[in-house]
Amino acid sequence: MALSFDQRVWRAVALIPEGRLATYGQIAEQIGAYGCARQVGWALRRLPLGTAVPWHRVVNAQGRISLSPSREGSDWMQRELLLAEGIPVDAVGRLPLALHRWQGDCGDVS
DNA sequence: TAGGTGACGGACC
DNA sequence: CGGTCCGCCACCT
Repeated sequence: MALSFDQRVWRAVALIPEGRLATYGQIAEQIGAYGCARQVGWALRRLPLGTAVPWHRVVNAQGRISLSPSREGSDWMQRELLLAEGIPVDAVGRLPLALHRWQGDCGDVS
């Protein structure tokens, strides 16, 4: 099959249940590319808006909405999408990542 | 081929 | 708790 890196990222992101959050590093680890969190961001960056991939559920490890200056108009959209899923977003763009972090299939890792 | 960059992460101050 | 620095690796020029 030889799926592209971005394709694998999109697939992993698509597995995130509604109301859950995942970090770029988590997705990277999920696809077997631990340490390549930035590459995950690129994959989402190349992701068109017309896809069914819940890219808005992916945030950085700081629990903040990270966006590229080129997409400065999408930050509000992601926030709205997260709020629609029941995830409160702080005024500074901070999210309760610890309370919504998607463990993939495990219960806890702390 | 080499260099620079980045939707990040973790450590440090 | 927040701002800053370095390191990470794939992609672009």
